[in-house]
Amino acid sequence: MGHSQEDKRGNHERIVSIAARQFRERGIDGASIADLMKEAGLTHGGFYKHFASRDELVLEAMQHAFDSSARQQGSGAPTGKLTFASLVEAYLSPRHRDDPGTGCAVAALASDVGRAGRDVRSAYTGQVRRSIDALRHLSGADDDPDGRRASVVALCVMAGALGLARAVDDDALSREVLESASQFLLGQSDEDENEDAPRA
Amino acid sequence: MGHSQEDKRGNHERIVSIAARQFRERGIDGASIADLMKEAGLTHGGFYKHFASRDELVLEAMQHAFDSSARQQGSGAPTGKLTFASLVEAYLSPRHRDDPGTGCAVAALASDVGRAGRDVRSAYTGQVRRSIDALRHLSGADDDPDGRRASVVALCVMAGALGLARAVDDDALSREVLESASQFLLGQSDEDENEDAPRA
DNA sequence: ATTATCTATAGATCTATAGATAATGC
DNA sequence: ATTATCTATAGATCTATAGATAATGC
Repeated sequence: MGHSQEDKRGNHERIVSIAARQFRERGIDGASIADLMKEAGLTHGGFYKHFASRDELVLEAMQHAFDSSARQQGSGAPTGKLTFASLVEAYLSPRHRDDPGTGCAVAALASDVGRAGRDVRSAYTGQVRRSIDALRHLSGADDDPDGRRASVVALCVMAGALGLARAVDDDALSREVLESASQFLLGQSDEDENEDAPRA
Repeated sequence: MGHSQEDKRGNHERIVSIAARQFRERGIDGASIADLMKEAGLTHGGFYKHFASRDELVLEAMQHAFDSSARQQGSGAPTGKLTFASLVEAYLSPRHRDDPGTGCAVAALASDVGRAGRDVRSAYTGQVRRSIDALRHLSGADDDPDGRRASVVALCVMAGALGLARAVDDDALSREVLESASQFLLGQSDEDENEDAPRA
């Protein structure tokens, strides 16, 4: 058991990081402090020396999730450059669908935030604004007068498709949702790039 | 305190109806049996003579919510005929946004269902299929080969926009989300029908 | 001496069950 | 006699706090 101030900073960061994942996976109310602390290798009693309340952790964890989304996108695609197409493809991939813990917090927490308190909703709203702006910029519609509206619609499609694909209990339907949304956003131009077996 | 079998049927139905509303408002885990029974005018102990388990209620309540959505749409718009446009306008209205308890359960429960058990996910999946079919039929795209995909996208836009509009803590942005989605789905043809004051 | 963490526990829920009570319905 | 509901409670969480323990850091 370490006790230095440096250890404390590390522990604090680890708790926030674990919370950011568990809130996305289990819902804001579904993750418990005891579980979080256990996974961080600590006991639940120590929690309140790191955070004044559970709500304070929720805010920090949400911010952490938003920041790491921005960082992921900042680092771009494997090749180094992030395009609208590469973002949409990654966002609407089965990989993202199956890993909500490290994925988009806007989609994962939408309905939880709708029932949450003032501060949480305010922080979430900021991220929605940033997401709309990022989509508009990426799609090269900064000058298009209809670009703003198209970006709002794109965010709705992306978050809606991800939510439905995660809820649905049939892999074929779930993939159809992801692919329909993807084809719509990419202008029907990506055909069957992700098929396991090329046809004919 | 009534004890007849007819009373029991009435109580059962009332519990399910209240649950259908509370699950949509508070989330599947957010509503408690004691609260439900209290609102039904009963004590919590009697719950298990109506349902074998909480999960059984969740299933019945979800089915009830799906049925009442279908009934609302079956009865159509005020004039009696339901069109794609009237459905979209009602769905993406501030009224629907502000009343999740009587609204679309597909949108309200998506993220809860993603974390739920087999039976709940299976029932939800059925309703997603029916919703896609209904949208395709209403939009008159039964014969259009791309109609299926368009209907899937429409459902994503509707559920996604509703979820984001409910989460966001700024009425202007929330309305922009609803209106952008609505204008997209209605082909930019509805201008400012819902404005409080006509311009100029 | 200070402080980061741990142990123990209070107080509030929540699901579920057992047994009592008071109606129904043969 | 049967049964729909109520009272009471067991057992499992969960948030939050108080006080003990064992390090750090002057």
